Amino acid sequence: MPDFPELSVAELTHVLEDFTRMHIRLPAERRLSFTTLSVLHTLAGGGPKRLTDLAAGEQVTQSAITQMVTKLEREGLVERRPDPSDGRAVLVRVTAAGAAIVDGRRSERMARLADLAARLGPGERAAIAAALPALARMVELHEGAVPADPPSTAGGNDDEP
Amino acid sequence: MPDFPELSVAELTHVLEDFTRMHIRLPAERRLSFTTLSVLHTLAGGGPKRLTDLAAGEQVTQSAITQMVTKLEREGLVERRPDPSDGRAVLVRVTAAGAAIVDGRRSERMARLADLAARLGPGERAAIAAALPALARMVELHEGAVPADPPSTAGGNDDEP
DNA sequence: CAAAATATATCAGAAACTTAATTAAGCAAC
DNA sequence: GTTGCTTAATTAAGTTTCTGATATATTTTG
Repeated sequence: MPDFPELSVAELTHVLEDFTRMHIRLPAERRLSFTTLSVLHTLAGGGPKRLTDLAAGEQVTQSAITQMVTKLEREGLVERRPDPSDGRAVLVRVTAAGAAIVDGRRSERMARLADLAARLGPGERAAIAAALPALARMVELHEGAVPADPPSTAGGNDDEP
Repeated sequence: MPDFPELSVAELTHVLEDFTRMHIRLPAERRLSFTTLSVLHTLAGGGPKRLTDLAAGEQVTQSAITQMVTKLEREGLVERRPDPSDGRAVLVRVTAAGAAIVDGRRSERMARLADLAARLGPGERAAIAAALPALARMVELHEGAVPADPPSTAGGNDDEP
């Protein structure tokens, strides 16, 4: 089983799973399905995307994405635009209203985490802060991006989603 | 905006959101829906639970849970048992086959995380390891302060593995 | 330029979820 | 002990969301 002298991967996995469950079950304010929220989040965070890319990312069929986007467009949460570089393709982007929903959910998560962090000691908070750059780099590695520099400063993208 | 001298809650939220998305969209080995997998995970991690508790946790209706459990029972992944402390209630528990599915998914997550961790420096891995206890404590704090409606019975099982 | 591949759309049917109504068991007070 | 209120689960019917198969338009390839 995979482990390192410094780090128990099993423990890391377990903690992350717990946070995952904690993050998923929050408000279902508007009547939006889980997949729908995930698409909005993807678009808000990564900019306009093609339907096929969304389908691959969400692991549903392209047909499901077409129908979902049609519905979201009717509700004013996303827009369809022709892709200038490919006449067959369509680019989907979030509207301000769609982004507001994503931001609202993030605010609730932040408020929750802040509440929990407030009940930790300063040393515990510092330990978490010290791990953030490394955790962020794991995410980057997963997405295929190449950050080049190891830790460096954690600052940078604070409006990314 | 919630923040601490030692820790940026915004950054923590962002990193955890990314891991959440990374964890959710994994294998779809057997034809099980996301909610179904989440229920299996809950049962495997927290022991037998009532249908109402499952419904509250997954944020779906009680009716949806009844139907899902019926289907899972037919497939041999969970079992229904009468609750000895309450004649109205039913306790649902995972079978070995159900637990195997959860374990399989966890193994895949661990393998993924191990692969990513292997590409970090030792210092980065150590930083993550140092933060695990504090992160685990946040999860515990969250689970301690959950429900608005207190449980009816004194003998309920509410412990964490 | 024809043939193959790609990107989206459409439609019928299956799956998952919701609302509403039903049955059964506990709880409280008289 | 029985009357009435509440809670737990099921059932039934209807709605939303997804899949599978097929169609159409636009690259890309040979």
